[in-house]
Order: sequence, then structure tokens, then C-alpha cells
Amino acid sequence: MERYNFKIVEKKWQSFWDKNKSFKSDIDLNQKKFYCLEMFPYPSGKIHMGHVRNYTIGDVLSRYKSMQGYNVLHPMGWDSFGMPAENAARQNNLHPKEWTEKNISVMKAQLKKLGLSIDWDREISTCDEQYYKHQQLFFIEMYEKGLVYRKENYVNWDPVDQTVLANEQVIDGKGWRSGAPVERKKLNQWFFNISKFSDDLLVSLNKLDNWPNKVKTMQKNWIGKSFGCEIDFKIKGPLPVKKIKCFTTRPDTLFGFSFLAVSVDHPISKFYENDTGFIKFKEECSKTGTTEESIAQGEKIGFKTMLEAVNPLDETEKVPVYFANFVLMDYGFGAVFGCPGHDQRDLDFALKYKLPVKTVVRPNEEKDNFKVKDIAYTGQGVIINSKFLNNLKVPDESIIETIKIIEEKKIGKKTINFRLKDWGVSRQRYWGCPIPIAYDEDGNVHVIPKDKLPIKLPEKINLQAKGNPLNHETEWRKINIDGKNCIKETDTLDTFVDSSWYFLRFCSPLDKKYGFDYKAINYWMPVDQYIGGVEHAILHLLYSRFFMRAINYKNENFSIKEPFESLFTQGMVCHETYKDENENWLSPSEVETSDGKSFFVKDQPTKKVKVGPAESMSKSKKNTIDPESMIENFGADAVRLFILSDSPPEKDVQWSEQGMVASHKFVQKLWLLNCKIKEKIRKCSDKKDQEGDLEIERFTNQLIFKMNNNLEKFNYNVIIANMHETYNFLIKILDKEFNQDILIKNFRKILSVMYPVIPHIINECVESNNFEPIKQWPEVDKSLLDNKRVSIVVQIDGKKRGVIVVDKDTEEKTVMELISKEDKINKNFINKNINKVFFVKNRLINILIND
RNA sequence: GGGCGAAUGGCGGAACUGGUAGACGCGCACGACUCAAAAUCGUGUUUCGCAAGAAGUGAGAGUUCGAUUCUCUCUUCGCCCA
Repeated sequence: MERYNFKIVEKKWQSFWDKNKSFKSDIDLNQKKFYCLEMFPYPSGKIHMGHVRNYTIGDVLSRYKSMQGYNVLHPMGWDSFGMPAENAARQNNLHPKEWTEKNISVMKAQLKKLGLSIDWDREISTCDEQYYKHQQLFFIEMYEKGLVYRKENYVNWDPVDQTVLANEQVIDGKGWRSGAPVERKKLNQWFFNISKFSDDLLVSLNKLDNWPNKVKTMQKNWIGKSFGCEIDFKIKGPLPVKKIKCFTTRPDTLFGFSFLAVSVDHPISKFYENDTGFIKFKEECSKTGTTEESIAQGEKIGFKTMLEAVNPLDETEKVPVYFANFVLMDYGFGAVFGCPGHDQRDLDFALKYKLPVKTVVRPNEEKDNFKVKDIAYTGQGVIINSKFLNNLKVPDESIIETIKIIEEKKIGKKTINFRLKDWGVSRQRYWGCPIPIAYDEDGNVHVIPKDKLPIKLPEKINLQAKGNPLNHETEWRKINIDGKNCIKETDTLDTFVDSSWYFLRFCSPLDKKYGFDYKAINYWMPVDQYIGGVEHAILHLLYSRFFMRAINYKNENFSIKEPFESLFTQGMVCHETYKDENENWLSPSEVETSDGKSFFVKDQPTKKVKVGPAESMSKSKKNTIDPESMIENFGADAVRLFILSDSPPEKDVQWSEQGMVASHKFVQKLWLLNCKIKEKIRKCSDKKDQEGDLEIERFTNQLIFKMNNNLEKFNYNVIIANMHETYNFLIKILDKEFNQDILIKNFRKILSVMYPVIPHIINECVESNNFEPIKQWPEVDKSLLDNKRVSIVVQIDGKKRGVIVVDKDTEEKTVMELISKEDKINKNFINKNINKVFFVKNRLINILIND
């Protein structure tokens, strides 16, 4: 009996799959398709455990669906544009392209070592001009359809690095690299008009039955539909301003009105262009970040104008008009009315500038003399101090009623507002898809003609230059359009654009003509199962949904609105964290333990190590485990087995060395079991009705049934438990005698259901037994599913007193007779009054005794 | 502050539509093999109790013959939004 050598066996089957192109997928209209997609990786250098988990889940599903007779599309590619390449290039003096390609080849080899059933012929890479040229085409189409526009907008500006920062690069108001305080700066940027589809993106969420509710809720909140009204405020003062339009979700608090605040970019700011005080104030405002959070938490400051606003519900009331830093031009109309009593930001502002605070809503349990002090009251209640609005219930009646009055008075109207803003796609960086736009000498926008695509990135680039490196490429920037000398746009597209349509490209990755081939799309799309981390719940998924609508818009040939039929979000892979005595992070490989309780630095038993809670693996905390070394030490099957075994896939899983070892041992044991069964088969005769026959048939069918169920529901941790149970069952039953055909038939079925998780060893077992190669998922023989004998729980007054085994479908009367004879059970009710008996066939009998 | 979700042995976690709580794995204990250790195999392992038995799924109530599962209140933790 030879020991199982996973290194040889896994390599053997991986090259078999490679050579035979076992996972190649082609359109076959006679076969049901199944498009299984995992979020493609960013080629950062090496794969990490998160990838292993993500791709193992997808692989199990792909192999299972394929065994069920589906024509499976399971592709893989690279989200290969983005900042890390540019940063790494700057540090190592290596071209981003070289760095990226090197990483891709390393990671591709690593993925292959996991034994994934991927159709590598469909591999794509977003930094490849054969990919991004199609994206430029989409951009132009969207521009022509009016879905792309250019406008000035604020960005996070790092004054030291002379570059734009993404929100996540701003840490505590400072640039992540330079540490300089981030400024708000206005730049001309390209925008996708995603807000045009706000309502559709929101409403259609209801149809995504196979998406986690959590994700749908997050998107719903992100789109943020709010119902309110726009109100025209009459303006008095020395400037030619007659009225200012505000949006509010709380018109019912209008009698609490004590100031009107407008954004520094509001049209009325033009009257203050030369006012030094205002200019200074505007500068001050630019120091606050652009995120909602920084605005909410930052200090509220204002600049008083000469204007006064009139309360439209009470013309005698006039309040001052301020410019304020917490009002944004792109929300509503860039103007809000301030009601300090019932909005915390307004209250902070009012207290600072000593403006009156009027209470116009009281909580239900308070009296009419209730007064707001330091904390604005935003809860439910009743309107007070508001003349004809008094006594309305907040918010159910009050908002609707107030809007009715406002509409009657013709001073405003009901409005829907969305929080979702248009998608700014300009990035001032080299390593991204060039925007196919040029400007003539007068600054007019010209779309680059399709025959001049792709606009390729210049190969030589000086990345040490400040700001966007493309700005310095004067030769590259030159382009002639319709006889005019133009210069190219130097901004590149946000990498979220690259990933918003890659799933379409996988359907026809080699097609040169257009971004995709309609025939292929119509067959393969939508993605039947999309799998990835919940961290992309909002942006990537929302952008992809938008992209489908954008292509769909004014295009009769394209009918896909929702790209992902089902979504599964897997949890993170966690590991304990370690710190030495000087608070330095230590990696698991630098730490040792003798008893599993106290830990010390490897080879230095005197140096104690502090063990922290399990957190998601990250390089900064050094609590990562390298997948490749795990595959080296334990084999791909064992790694696949372990990454699925300890927790349900949607929850976080904790990496455990012991668990990993146990999975490895299980694979080894399985091979020994296979050898034993092979030997047993050899010794079996063709005699019918042997002792173990029925037992193994019953077990096998129950197993198939369970595995089926658990695979469909993503209970992958339970299918691993089912596999252990199977081992425990087989090793015990081997003493019994079997009919040879029955043993072969059932063992082959058992191997089949384990195949999706541990395909290498299963193939090896199948081959060693000279079985037919595994292709199909075995059928359940339903007649063998039910046991002829069932155990019935006997309860007295709801308490379990025993279990009896009876024939299936035994009636209540017989069961009662039987348990009356069981001394252990009957002593509980004999000589007592039986009040009532509850009988559930094949399950339970509950006897109630009279007091 | 708002929304969503979770809570089950020493640990990770099972439990189909309310019907034997703790599957499976880890850890631990004991035993076998061994000069010994490792590896392997076997047995046991919710708690209390010698046992019979009793208690038990974050806390408290409710519905029910029966609740880990359904309803309400609370506590703690996690995630998202602010």
C-alpha cells in the first residue's frame, strides 16, 4: 500500500486538465448554460487566502454544475490597471506593465496549483489594449448618448504630491503618502450620468431575489431616495436676488426656520467674488474634506450675507442668509433652510452664530412647553408652535400635510431627491485606460474618431514627475482631428470602469470587432452565480448594474439590465495577531508555542509573544498565511478542503494550522481507505443480497441527497462534515460482505459526490480502481432514501423518556401498545390518567398526564 | 444616532417546513502499538451527579402538547450608513 503523494498526483491531473482543455466552454444552444464568476483579482503579486476561499467556492460550484449537465462558463482574468502598479514602479524603477505582467504570471501559476476548473483560453487583462480599446468605444458611445459629461468638481488634492486622492487615500484629513493636509480643489472632471438611472437602480433591486438582503439594503441606502419638497424663499436685501430655491425633507419644521444656508458655489456667490472676507472664508472651507463624514464631523462655519430670507408660511418672519461649509452644491439646490431645533448640523451652526433655536416638534411623551437645548430632536412626535400645523403627527402626517399647504400656496412642490451622485471617472494617473477625448486650441471637446482607437498609453513614461505623468508627454498628447491640432485628455478612467463590464468580455474574449459579441452575450449572460467579497457590495456592483443600463440605453439589441442573477458574498479569512514585547507585529511563522497557550518568539523561548484576536489577514498586521506554501506542504486538495470546512462560506473563517493538518490527514486517510476498498472489491463475489449491500445502498443515496441539498444552499462546511461521516461509515462497514457490483457502483457514486471539493485525489482513486471517469452527478434512488424502521421519541408531559424503533408508518394505537410494554418508559404513565396524546407519525409521541 | 445581522460545549460549528440539541472537525482524557517519542488506531468527551436523574442553545417574558427555530423586551458583539 503506497503512501499518497499529492505532489505527483496533483501535478498529474492539473496537466491532464490543461492538455485536454477539460474546462473549455463553447456555446451550445442545446445545453443549459451556467455562468459562474468570481470577482477577478488585482494582480498585486501573490494570491492570498481570500482568493483561495473565493475561487474554491466558485470551483466547487462550477464542477458540481458541470456534473449536473450544465454547460459551464468559468473564466478568470485580471483587474490589472490601478495605483499599486504605479507606486511599485516608482519605487523599484520598473515599468508598471512589467510589474503587472510579472505578477500575473506568478499568480496564474499559483491559481493553477489550486486545481481550479477555469477556461484559461478566456483569460483577459484590463490593462491590455485589446481590452481597453473596447472600453474607449463604450465611452464614446455613452458620450454620444449623453451619458457622459464634463464639469468642474471638487476633488481631494494633495498639495505636496500634486495629485488627486481617492477618498480612501485620505486618512484623518491627510494624504496617505505625503501626510499633508488635504485640500478641496476644483478640477474639470469627466462624469458618468449614473443618477439618470437612480430610480431604476433602486426599484430593480426588488427583482434581485437571489442577492443577499444585506447588499440590497446597502445599495438602497447608497442611492438614498428621499422624499421631500422644494421651496422658493423670497429674498430681501441690497442684491438683485429675488428668491432662493431649497430642498428639504422636513418642510414640517418650517416654523423653526432661523437662517438660510447656501453653498459657497451657489450662484449668488458671484456677488461676492471680489469680497476679500468671502475669499478668505472660501479658502477656509476648502480645508474640509469632501466626504459626508468629514462635513458632518467638522466644525460648521458660515459667512453672513447682506440678504434676508422670508419664511413662506409667515411673511412677517425674516432670517439671515449665510454661506456655510456644510452645504454642498450637488445636493438638492445647494441651499437649505436651517431649523436648529430639529437638525444637529443646523443646531451646531445656530449655537455658534447665536441664532434663535425654536422648538416645533415635541416627543409624544412631552408637553407643549418642551424645549430643545444642546441636542436637536429628530424623532417622532407632534408639531407645536407652528400655527396651522400644530398637532400634526410627526412624521406620518406632518410632512405630507405641509407639502399640500405649500403646493396650494404655490411656493413649492413635492420633490424626490437622490443621494446618489454622478460617477466621477477622471483619475490623474498614468496606469489606467486613457479617456478617448481631445481638446482643440480653443478648448473645445472632440471625441477621438473610432478609427483612431485604441488610444494607447505611451510606453515610455517618467513616473518621477509630479502630478499626472501623462501631462508631461507633450509628443504623445498631440493628435490631429478633422484637420485640427488637438491635445489628448491626460486623465485616465477610474479602474471601477474596467470591472463594470468584464463579465461581458468573458463571453467573447477574442472578438476584435466590438466590446462583445451579441450572440455570445445572449447565450451566456447574465452571470448565474457571482461570488466575491462583501466589500464590493456598493460600488463595483452598482457600477456594473449602471453599465448594463448605459449600454442598454437607446440600444435595441442589448436587453440585459441586471448582470448578476445571483450573488454570494463570502466572509473573510482571519488569523490571530501576534506582537512581541516591543509592540512589533509578528507573522505566524515567527511565533512558536509548546502547549498551545503561551506563545514565544521562534527559537527564543524567553521572548514572550502577545496574542491578539483573530482579524482579517492583512500585510500590515503580518497575520497572513501564504497559500502557495500551504499547497506545497499539504496539497491543493487539503487546502481546498480546509478553507471550506470550518465556517459557513458567508461568514468569516479563522485560519487554523491544526485544522489545515487535519484536512491533510483526511486526504491521506481517504487514499488508504481507497486502497482497502480496492482490495475488498477484489475479494468480493457476485453473490446477491450480502450483509452490507442494503446498508451501503441506503447510505449512498442519503449521502447524495444531503450533498445535493447542501451544495445548492452553499452549506459547504456541512458537505465537508458529510465527507467525514462517509469516511467513518465506510471504514466501519468494510468488515461486512458485499456483492461486488453493488460495492463498485456505490463506491463510485460516493467518489463522485466528493469530486467537486477534492478533484485530484478523487480522480486518482477512480483511476486506480479502473472505474469510468467521473462525469455526472449520481441520481438519488428515492426508494432507498426512507428507512423501513424509524425511531420514535416518547415524551411524557413534553419530556423525553425514551426512544422506540418501529416499522415505518406505524399507527398511534400500535405505538401505544408497544411503549406500554417497555418498563423503562411505561413506569412514567402506568396507573396514571392519560389526559391527551399527541402523535406525529414516524416522529414522536407525547403523552400528557393528568395532575 | 439610524439600518441590518449574529449570540448553541474548552474552540470552530450542525440541527429539513416548531418534534431525540450538540452532527462533523479541533482540543482534551484514557487505552493499544513502541525501549521511548512522534505518527497511527481504539474509546470517551454539554454541565452537575457514583447512579437514578436534573439543568441546558446570551437574559427575561409570551404563543404551543412541544421553541435553538415563531412574537415582544433587554444585553453584548459585528457590519454598513452617518
